[in-house]
Amino acid sequence: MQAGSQEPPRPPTGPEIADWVRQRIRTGRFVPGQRLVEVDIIRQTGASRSKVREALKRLEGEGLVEIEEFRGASVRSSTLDEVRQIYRARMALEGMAMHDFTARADPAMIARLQDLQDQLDACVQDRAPDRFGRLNNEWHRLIVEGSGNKVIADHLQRLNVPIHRLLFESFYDEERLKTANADHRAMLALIVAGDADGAERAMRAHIGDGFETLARIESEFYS
Amino acid sequence: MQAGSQEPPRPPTGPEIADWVRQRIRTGRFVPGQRLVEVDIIRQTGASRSKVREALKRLEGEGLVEIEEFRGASVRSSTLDEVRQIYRARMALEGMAMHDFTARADPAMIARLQDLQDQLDACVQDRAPDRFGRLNNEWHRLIVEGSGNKVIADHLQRLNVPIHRLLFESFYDEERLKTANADHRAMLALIVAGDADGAERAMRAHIGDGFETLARIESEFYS
DNA sequence: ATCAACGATATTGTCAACAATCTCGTCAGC
DNA sequence: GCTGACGAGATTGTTGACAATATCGTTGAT
Repeated sequence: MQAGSQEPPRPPTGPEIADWVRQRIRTGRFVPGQRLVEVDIIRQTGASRSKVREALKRLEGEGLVEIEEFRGASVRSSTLDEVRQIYRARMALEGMAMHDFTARADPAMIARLQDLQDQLDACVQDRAPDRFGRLNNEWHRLIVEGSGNKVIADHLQRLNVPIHRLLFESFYDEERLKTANADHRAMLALIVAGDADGAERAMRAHIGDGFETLARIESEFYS
Repeated sequence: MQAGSQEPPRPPTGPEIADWVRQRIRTGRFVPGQRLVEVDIIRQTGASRSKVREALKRLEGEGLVEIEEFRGASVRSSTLDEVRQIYRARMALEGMAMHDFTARADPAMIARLQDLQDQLDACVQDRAPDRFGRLNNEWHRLIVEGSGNKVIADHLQRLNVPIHRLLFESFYDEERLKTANADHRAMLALIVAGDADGAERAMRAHIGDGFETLARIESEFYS
């Protein structure tokens, strides 16, 4: 047997713990307001306390958790207005990413996008909102990564964490599912045509509509 | 004598140390590549090691410093291409901020902007690029804060730190100084006219031009 | 003179013990 | 029953000692 197939339980590093927590916040395993007790995280990850504390501080810097003196960390909750602000920032940054993507897109990228688009179409046919949500995320990521702007990609990733759950929510509305997919198709056409400004406008409108739908669906959850 | 007039030398907190370092990076007191030795910062700030380490980790999360294992923290240096990406992100976010500002601006805000504009004009007359740079920063901050979007304001603040010095550099070119001021005047007119889309376009062009000038001036500093 | 090996010193990484504060159940008094 | 004081336990904050690694001058061989 190859040495190393039996993973030695190396204690996780600070950033790894941050990822661990981040993912649980994204997926709703940790909900807004929930307290994050150091000992619990230590037990579940096998990390040392220093590392856990480091990770929590890091997440505080990202605005994901709140730390009160002697009261510890808890998952920060967003108001509807803050979600709106996040969407506004997404419109700006993803719009710009789309602009640059369109200006740079080569046939290989477009082919990947086309492939993804076919799968998205299939999801609409099959009424598979969950799968659509995952592929939709991949679609957006492809645009952002393909824009060649790592700074924008990084800031967008941070913006997306607190609203990760919401990014799936709206696709359970079938009307929205169809509209969103039509948006994607239209954007693909604009990319192929090399219309960077048009593609940017379309992306901004697409994200703006996403928020409108969301605000209708979720308004009851916020004060 | 009032108690407290003699400040008790309370040891600085983590975020305060981060600010301290951040400012020195901004103002060029710490230059890219320079190593940040924990003991030195302890001596200069009076903080404990834990706090200093916390602050450095925080700054690493912001992308301002680089931490290598057992080698410590050093000020991260940006390539010209990364500066370009930052400017691209600024165009997107400040453009959006300008859009929202124009849509929300009330007479009081416009009056403050007008006042700032007069001072900027005076700087152009007096050929005071340094003062112009400071007021220019204030002008941009007024727009961003006035947009009512704290998320965008926060991300812009982070984007600006690594390029803080550069934000002043281009105004020593007199041609650029005049152009930038004319841009400001034109934007003010668009704000007053309530043309949000036009103001946004103007802001993006303004920032884009700023980078062009910069790239010409500074290209020698980058590989 | 050049270079590699070595070792003293400097610097960072980790951990565990202790201190400070909060939380929450309990109970006396009304 | 209600309220507020009290205290044990839980949780977080801080510090200092020690381990691991890097840095840099020295030395000796070629």
